[in-house]
Amino acid sequence: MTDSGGAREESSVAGTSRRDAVLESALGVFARYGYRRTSMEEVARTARISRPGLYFLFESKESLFRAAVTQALERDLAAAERLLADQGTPLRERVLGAFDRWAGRYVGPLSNDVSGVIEQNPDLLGAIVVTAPDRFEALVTKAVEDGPFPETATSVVRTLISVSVGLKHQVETRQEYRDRLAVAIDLLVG
Amino acid sequence: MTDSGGAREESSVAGTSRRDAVLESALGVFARYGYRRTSMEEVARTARISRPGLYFLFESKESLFRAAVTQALERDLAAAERLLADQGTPLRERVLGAFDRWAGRYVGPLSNDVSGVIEQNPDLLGAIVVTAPDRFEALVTKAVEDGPFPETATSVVRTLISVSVGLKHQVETRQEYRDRLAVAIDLLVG
DNA sequence: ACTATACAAACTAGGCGAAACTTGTAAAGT
DNA sequence: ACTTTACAAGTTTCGCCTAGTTTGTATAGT
Repeated sequence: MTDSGGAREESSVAGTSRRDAVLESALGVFARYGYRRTSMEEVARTARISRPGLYFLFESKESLFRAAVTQALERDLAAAERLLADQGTPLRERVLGAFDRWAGRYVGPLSNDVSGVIEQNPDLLGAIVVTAPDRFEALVTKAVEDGPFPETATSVVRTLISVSVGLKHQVETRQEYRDRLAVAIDLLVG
Repeated sequence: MTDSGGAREESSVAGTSRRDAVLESALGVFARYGYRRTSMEEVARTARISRPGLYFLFESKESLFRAAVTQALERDLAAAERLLADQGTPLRERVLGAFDRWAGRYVGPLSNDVSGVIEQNPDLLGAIVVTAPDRFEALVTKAVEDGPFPETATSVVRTLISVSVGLKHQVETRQEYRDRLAVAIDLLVG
């Protein structure tokens, strides 16, 4: 458990480090092939880095996976928060945008493998995967409470989340997901 | 394709034949162990019939499975229809009852295997599994159209079906499924 | 309208060793 | 702050085989 938690700063642009770039491409590979079937070799090749170099950045395959998932979750959560906060657009559209961003990535092809790893390592990677959906729910609920029916916000958002989960199993394309979720939002968010 | 389609009548009580009883217990076994891992031997034993006798009733394992699934679907559809037609109880409760009956069986442990067989034999067993959900949707939509907002009935029911699918993946118990679906129905069905 | 017994053909499971691949680390280099 | 090359230990995959199970049918019986 060394993984680097200390201060590391130099090279590249302000907020985005080399590390972050590797994390991003690694997530793409994990999402495409699943955790078990992606090798560090493949991740390294995709990130245009050597495999030992990858081990220099991340202690192990597991810690790399954990970091990649965590980063994606945090980023999508932040994006959802930003979309929801924009008072310029109507509530319905803000909520739709937040779900689209959140579910598009989090419930995507990645989720199968995330849940697979969770089942086998309940302790590892566990915290973020449980808390992130809760945080998303809280965010959306807060936004809906500023709408016309604050008292039903909790139920409405819970129901919308169920719709979102269901749609992921029913539809083929992201566009269809958006369209049908928009209908549900129109019905549920006054 | 012999399977018996002609006129067969005698023994046992009016509507329920020996065949039906075998079908019912066969469904239980299939639901418990999945299609591949249940043997005709096991089905025969559970139905208290000899294995050759089972082959006398059903041409093959596949046709038995198809018949069992079809029977269950038709029965649950009929039950949903009956529940929805009862003008004595409020619309909300009728809709909840219909979903509970429908999703409880159809989306239950059986569904994994049904979809598995569908994937491998798209033609066989295909028709009923596609049409039955459509028929269920039509049934509920018709009932909701008699409610206060007939013009949104189609969207409302589609959304409720998504909620139902989502809940199946979110909740652990049938009771929790009922409770949360009831909340959604209250929000969506005026 | 079945039961009991039996059988061929097909499929499935389990074992097992060899080959291939993967992880994680080391060492030397730039 | 990495790269290249190299390597041990572990895991996965593969091919092949054998043994066991399962399907579907037949035959004789009640």
